[in-house]
Amino acid sequence: MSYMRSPDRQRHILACAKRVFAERGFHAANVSHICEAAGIGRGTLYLYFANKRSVLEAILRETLERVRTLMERQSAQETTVPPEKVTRSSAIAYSAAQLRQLLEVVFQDDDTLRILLREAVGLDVDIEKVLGEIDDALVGIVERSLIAAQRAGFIRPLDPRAVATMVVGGVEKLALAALRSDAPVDLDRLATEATRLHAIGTLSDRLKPEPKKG
Amino acid sequence: MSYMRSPDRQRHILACAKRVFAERGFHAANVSHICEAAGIGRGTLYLYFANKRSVLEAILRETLERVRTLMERQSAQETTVPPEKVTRSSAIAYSAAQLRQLLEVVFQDDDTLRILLREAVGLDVDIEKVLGEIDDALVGIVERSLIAAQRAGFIRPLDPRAVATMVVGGVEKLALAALRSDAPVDLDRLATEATRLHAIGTLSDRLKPEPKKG
Amino acid sequence: MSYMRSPDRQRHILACAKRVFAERGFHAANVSHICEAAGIGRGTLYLYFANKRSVLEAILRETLERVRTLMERQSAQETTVPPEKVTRSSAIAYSAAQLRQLLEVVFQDDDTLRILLREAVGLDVDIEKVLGEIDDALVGIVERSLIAAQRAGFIRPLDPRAVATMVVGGVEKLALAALRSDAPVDLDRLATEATRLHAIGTLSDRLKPEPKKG
Amino acid sequence: MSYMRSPDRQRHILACAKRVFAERGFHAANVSHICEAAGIGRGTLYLYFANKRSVLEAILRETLERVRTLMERQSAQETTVPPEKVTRSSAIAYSAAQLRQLLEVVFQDDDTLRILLREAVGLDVDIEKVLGEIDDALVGIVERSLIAAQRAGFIRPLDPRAVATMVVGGVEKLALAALRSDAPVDLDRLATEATRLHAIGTLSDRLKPEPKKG
DNA sequence: GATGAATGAGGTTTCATTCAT
DNA sequence: TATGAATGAAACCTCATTCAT
Repeated sequence: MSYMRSPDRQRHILACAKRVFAERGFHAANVSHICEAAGIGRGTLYLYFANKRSVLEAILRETLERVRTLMERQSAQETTVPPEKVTRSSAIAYSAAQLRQLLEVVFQDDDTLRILLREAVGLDVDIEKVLGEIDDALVGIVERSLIAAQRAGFIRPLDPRAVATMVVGGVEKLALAALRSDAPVDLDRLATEATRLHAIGTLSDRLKPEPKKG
Repeated sequence: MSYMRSPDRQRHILACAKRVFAERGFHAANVSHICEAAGIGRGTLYLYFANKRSVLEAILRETLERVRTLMERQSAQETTVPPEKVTRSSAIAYSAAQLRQLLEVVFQDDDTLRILLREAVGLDVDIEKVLGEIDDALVGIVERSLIAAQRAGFIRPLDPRAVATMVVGGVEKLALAALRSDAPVDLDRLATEATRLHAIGTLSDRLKPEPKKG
Repeated sequence: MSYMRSPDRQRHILACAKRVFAERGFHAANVSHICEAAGIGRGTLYLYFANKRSVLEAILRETLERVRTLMERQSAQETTVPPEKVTRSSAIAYSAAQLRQLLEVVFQDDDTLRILLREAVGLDVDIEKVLGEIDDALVGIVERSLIAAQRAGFIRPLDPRAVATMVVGGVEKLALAALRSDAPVDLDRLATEATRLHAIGTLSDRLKPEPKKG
Repeated sequence: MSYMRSPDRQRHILACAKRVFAERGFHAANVSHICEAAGIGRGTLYLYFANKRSVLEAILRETLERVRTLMERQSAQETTVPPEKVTRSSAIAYSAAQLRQLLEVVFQDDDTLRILLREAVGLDVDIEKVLGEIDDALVGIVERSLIAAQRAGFIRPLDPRAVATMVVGGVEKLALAALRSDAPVDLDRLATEATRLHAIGTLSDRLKPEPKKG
């Protein structure tokens, strides 16, 4: 194998490892598998990573980085339009667009998705910690968005952390379901579907009006 | 696996294995750990289970069984009250109660929860299949309920499968978050929070009314 | 789990390992080699020993045990015969017999000898510590004997520790030399040779008498 | 090994390697450690030495060279003074001086000492052979000296090879003991102590005179 | 000449599973 | 039926050595 500059090669290994982990799962995947995929000798991997597990950790931290970057980018945005001037559907559209952005960043590809939601789960404490950080970041983005929207009067009073967690969980589950059926994940549909549900809920208008209190 | 020789002992092993798997994770847990916990010799386990993996599978199938039982029990229930006679809050209360029942069955205890959402994830194809079946059953329960409610006019038109998936996912994520923080999971609060969100959504009443079409 | 399961098997493994270590050297010897020699599976060795190194340590500790036992047995012996009644040659004979006993215990067989003086040297701190303890014990035996003889007036004033160390070292070197030439070690000759040297030294009687002081 | 390209650099590497081997032992010492200590790249070492082992061998051969040089220098000396004109103490003093010279050459420094007596022992056949040659040379020096002294009538009849071996072994053991206790080795004391023992032995004058034969 | 990135053979150890008792 | 000693496949990782730059 010809020489490659360090960061390039590291990225190359990471990319191959991601594919291998996604395809075979973390445990079924040998270091040999990864190295074969990357076209390098088995020892070479250990020049770039401390061990097999830390390869996975690097993959996860890469994702975490992406999420955190998005977080900072989105944190700036805050609206000042009064809610009375915004319709439900335009609010939903805006919100869906934001969610889509998030999904794009996290689930950049099916491999990341599969690793994040399947192969990296339940491995060990350190990995679990990174997963937790990713989750925190994801939930954090949604949470901040909810808090801002709440402050601006767009959404009703609620526990933003809990709601954000549910939103993220719901979306992930949809993604997982898609993964399971081997269908490609349609991020657009995912974002819209989820936003509609979480925005206006499921109840029909035909329900009896709430009786006045007092 | 031919016969079950002594169902009691098998159940005992299963219970101990559940605890061990939940505490240490599937891979970190040795067969020895399980057998020690169950107070049996290492060879004895293989009189009751084909191998380590099938112990986990049995645990999962037990849960699957419980969910399916609930499914059948809930499938009978169908309301005939017209939506005009039911307020949002009572609908939510009813719905929350149903969800609570579901949560109770699945997350009977923290150990099951942890295994279902963490330790059993990403292990191998067969395990993944059982997890899929459990998910299907869970989502199915919510889905049926949604379909019934839709048919009765309680909820607006929507994709019941997708919404059910998101509901389940959202709830699971909340549970996972609780798990992560080592807080005991409060099923009541979980059910109410989730139902409120998924019933009426997040948007405020103050939003501008939708302009009439045409 | 700290108790020994089958002391017989452990002894068997130890004996085989001793042969293997002596024949191939510690590093050249695989765990596989040992297990093959012992007729056991590779995993079995790990039921009896924590790792390869601790097999060697056990061999050394066995020898240490033997030396310490001899030490206690010999410590009892103390003569009360006045030196004026004992000739040099009978003192030497007695002393040689004692040394022979020592040699017998330590260099029970060529394998032990080779391991002690060659294969176990310079391996790691822990091994080195056991070797040190064996040395201490060996030197200790000779030292005590010297002290007793000194007290009884058989030997001239000297540093018993230093002399004991040299005696042991001299004997070991002779043994090593024999080992190197693949000749079987003749313990009797070794003991006599060494005792004579260390008892009466090398100088001839023909030397000029020491001039009287004063 | 073909040429030496730059003898200075080679000597530098050798000196560093000696330190590293002495400090960490042959196996614990990486090629990297040596190269770091020498301030060269890992590949460079292989321009000067065939492999790691041959670095050690070179260190040993250097010592062997020193011993052989001494050997030749001392071989010339032969006395013609009749023993009747020399007292025991002056003979001992002379002998001790000679031994001191030997010790100085071999145990030039603690590092050499440690390598010779510890780190290089039991490594492999080739190394063992060099060690054997060094030993032969050392013993040879003492042996020749003994033979000469015997011929001149200074010492009693004895097996010069065996005695020489014991002398060397005894001295080495003392050195090793000093090494083990981290005390600096006092070559003067070592030489005197050893010579006294090996010259006049341990027995007291008070012993009963040997009965006349016949 | 000098470098250090790349290599891969090889050894130790774990642990699920088997099977003689 | 119950056991736990024995097994050996399998996987990780190290590190001396090579070789492209």
